[in-house]
Amino acid sequence: MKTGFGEYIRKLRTENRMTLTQLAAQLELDSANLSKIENGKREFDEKRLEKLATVFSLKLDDIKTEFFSDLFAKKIYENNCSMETLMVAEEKVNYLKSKNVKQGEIKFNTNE
Amino acid sequence: MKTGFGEYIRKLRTENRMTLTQLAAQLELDSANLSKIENGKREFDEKRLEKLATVFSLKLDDIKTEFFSDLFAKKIYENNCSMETLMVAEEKVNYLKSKNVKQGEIKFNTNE
DNA sequence: TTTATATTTGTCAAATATTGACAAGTCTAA
DNA sequence: TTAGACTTGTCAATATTTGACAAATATAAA
Repeated sequence: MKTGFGEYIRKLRTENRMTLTQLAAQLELDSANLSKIENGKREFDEKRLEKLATVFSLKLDDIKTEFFSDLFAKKIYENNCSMETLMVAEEKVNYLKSKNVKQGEIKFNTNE
Repeated sequence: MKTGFGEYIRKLRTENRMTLTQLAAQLELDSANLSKIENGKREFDEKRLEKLATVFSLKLDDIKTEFFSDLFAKKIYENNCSMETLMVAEEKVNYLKSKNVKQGEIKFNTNE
């Protein structure tokens, strides 16, 4: 298994036989910086997730899953959080979804 | 249910009958800024989690769970991530734990 | 009402963090 | 060697966060 979004990108890139320079160009960043990203020395910018999906013809959803799960895992590991944190997070997401409008739906102003 | 670390702090504060000024002093911040935090207009600084635990005699672990679960839930909600993200994150944490040293343990240099 | 205290909001400069860019280095394969 | 791929260090430009203060608005007691 691989954690680390950098490793994920590197895998995609090498599988597709691209150089750092080639991929960096498509992502509109410096190849030196892409190198750092792949080696975990810089963060990949959230704003480029779409471009990444496009370059490799992947579903944005899958890339987001990879990206954010990584982010969360790292935080939990670094801060020595209990695994419960993830369960509680799940509850909270469900709460947010029920409380607020789901995309496209009309919001009735239900009490609070 | 409440998401929002701000609401959580406010609950603690009011239950303990403290004013913004009193709590802010203990947390070493401006009461105006604490107000913003409680109202979700600023983020609570991770570095103050310990102080918060101390003030209310709570277990730091519980506060961290609250804090990070909130953070994750918000990100997932805002970015419309799939719920799978949390499952994947869990796997990754387990991977990180097995791969790296758990606190205090000796690390054997197992393969890769 | 007036007064005192609590809370909220706006703003801004200082402190921090992130990013883009470039130079110079290593590594590898021909 | 040379060329291309990759890595590393640095630094200014940008962006974000923070601390601080003033001013506005509650809230509640006298």
